[in-house]
Amino acid sequence: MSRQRWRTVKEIRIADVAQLAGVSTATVSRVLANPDQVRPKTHALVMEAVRRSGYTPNSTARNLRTRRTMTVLVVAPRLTNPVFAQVLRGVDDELTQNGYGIIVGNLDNRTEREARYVDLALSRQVDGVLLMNGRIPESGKRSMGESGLPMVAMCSAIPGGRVPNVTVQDRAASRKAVEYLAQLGHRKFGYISGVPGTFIEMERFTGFLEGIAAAGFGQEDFVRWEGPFMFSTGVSAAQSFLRLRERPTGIFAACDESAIGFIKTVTTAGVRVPDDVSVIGFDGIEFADYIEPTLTTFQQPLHEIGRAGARTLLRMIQGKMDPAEWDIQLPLRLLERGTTGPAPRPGG
Amino acid sequence: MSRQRWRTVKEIRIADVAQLAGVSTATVSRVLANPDQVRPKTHALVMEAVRRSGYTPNSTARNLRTRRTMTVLVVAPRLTNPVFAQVLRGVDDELTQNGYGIIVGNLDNRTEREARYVDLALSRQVDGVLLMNGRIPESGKRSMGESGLPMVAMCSAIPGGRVPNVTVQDRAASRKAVEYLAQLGHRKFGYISGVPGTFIEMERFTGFLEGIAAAGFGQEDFVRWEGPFMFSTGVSAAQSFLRLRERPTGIFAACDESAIGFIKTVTTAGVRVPDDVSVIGFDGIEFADYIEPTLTTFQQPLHEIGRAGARTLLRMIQGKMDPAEWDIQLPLRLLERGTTGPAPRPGG
DNA sequence: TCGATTTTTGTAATCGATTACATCTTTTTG
DNA sequence: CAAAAAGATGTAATCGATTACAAAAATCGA
Repeated sequence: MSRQRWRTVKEIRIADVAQLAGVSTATVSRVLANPDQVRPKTHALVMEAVRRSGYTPNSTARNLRTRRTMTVLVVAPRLTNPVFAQVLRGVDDELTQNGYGIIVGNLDNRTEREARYVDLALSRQVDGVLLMNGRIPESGKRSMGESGLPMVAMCSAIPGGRVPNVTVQDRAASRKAVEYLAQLGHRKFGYISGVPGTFIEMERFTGFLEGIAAAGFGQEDFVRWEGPFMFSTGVSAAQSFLRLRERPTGIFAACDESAIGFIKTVTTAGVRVPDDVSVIGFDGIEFADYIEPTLTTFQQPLHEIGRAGARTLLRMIQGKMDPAEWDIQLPLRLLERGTTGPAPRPGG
Repeated sequence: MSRQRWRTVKEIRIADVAQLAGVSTATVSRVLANPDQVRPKTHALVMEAVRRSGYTPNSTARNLRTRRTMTVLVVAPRLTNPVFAQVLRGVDDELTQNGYGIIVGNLDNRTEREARYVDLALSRQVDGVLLMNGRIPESGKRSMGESGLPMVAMCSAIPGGRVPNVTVQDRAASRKAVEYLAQLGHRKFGYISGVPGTFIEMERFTGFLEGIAAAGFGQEDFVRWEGPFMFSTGVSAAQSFLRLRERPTGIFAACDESAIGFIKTVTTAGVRVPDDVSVIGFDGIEFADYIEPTLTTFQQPLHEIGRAGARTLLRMIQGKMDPAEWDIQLPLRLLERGTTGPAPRPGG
């Protein structure tokens, strides 16, 4: 069994089909790519030969000649985060429908892993790149920015107008989150961030600050905990929270995973949600529906973000980008559910 | 801005590098692929030219000539299921380290979506296929089985010896699950299945039945609910559960998502876990750590499954498959946690 | 130093499609 | 019905690498 040859089935080439149909390879190629350039009779003849032989064009050869690969690289910060998995689904739907294949690049939250995908994408001549990591990937050798490749950012915008961005109204929603908590009577707040320095984090934090100001509060009225979009960030935020003498009662987490990690940790420590502390998340991942109580959060149209990003990229690839659609911002929906409630009576 | 040409950067070809270094293209190629076949002095010369020009080989051309694409197709039943996302991480780690790219195929639980990936994979000349969907994909045109392409199944085995399988001890664990519940005093059981007919489901159900028998029970002592590995399967199982006059007290779900969906639904209806009903899951996804109480479940080495599957596939591709490693079964670990407890007193 | 041997390099064929251009057929038009 | 126009098909160049084979250069031994 070892040292066995696997690719045993003989490949059928376009020349074989041509011979079978009694035409030239050019005609076969035309039948498959431009059916209207060929006589119906010939068309039928060739199609029959294709069917009989079970011919599938070798895209490797086609790619070389046409200088297109019908392949797109999708870079995700972390595939096990359901946000990105969900966006990827939308991307996949749109792209496979149009005959494109997807190469996934999973960074696992480590920026240094970008490099391998830059080289991969450039050497494989992908037709375009979808970025969910909030920056244009770099490798020591070559920058993806200089390559002239069509790129679109999703979820986390890349500011500077270099690429179209498909995002949600991060700032407005974050602001609304604080206002919502303030309306419920909360007077001291907590903010669980994303990765400091990323644009998406700046947007959400700015919105949070706006909300704080709009509700008449200031710098001294909130605590901020930092970390990437992961459960563990919520866990460490909660550990810090539990050590505080004067604990915030209204928490806004910039992602659902953090919110859930926070809730689990404080609940285990005997703090009740929402009686003692209210938590509001961001994302609307499916799992948020299954914790008890159900998470109050902003629902992103994740699947639609993926589709919109893919569609935008396809337009860029086809060279017919509509400038009016350079940036797309999709709406969010606040799901008012179980983890938020009236602020506890002070000293209650 | 519209109708703009994107690929503006001139591509550097091997001929350019050759000219720059004053050697032939053959030499450049050799420097990059077989450095020991070339004089150190020439090597340095060429490397300098490569560096100066920023040359990256065009893999499209290379693929055509070498008849390898260094690309693997990974078929997942549903990417938003963290089980598969996690396995994919392991696959990605192993493959990108070896210079392979990954094309993902997401079935979203719909078998008919297989077809597009069969065609995609065959026309793109992928070097191998990793299957997590428990069957060899088919399209009307051509079967992936007849292609002679190296394939490896992960998670859900494909019986019949056609492909190597990388799995866990599904049957033994399922059996142990029932025995564990029986030990806790449970006398009436529930089983939440996977997709009926799949091998993985048969394994887990067989194990469940073995456990039932081993504990001295029979057909009349359990209820079975069917559905794919999703939250919603657990939800509908719970709805059915709630309608029963005589409810089981020991539930085994063949996947964590179902378990979590079940728990959430019965909890909302006022049934207490684990006081009224014990639930034990299967998978050990990260979410399971964050529900309250923490889910009792079998932890799969998901990342390792991915790595092992990828390594096996690489060996097949290289034609040095060790028959002893045809099937790999990795161990599971029972995490005894919060959702299981002693059976409630009858009529309590 | 000279011929034999080994190592290094170059030339040109090759992978399998697409497509510009040429040629041959068919259709249209006056 | 002939000439012109339009349409269908074929021939061969092309994409950019790898690699078999040939040729050249370097090394070795006597």
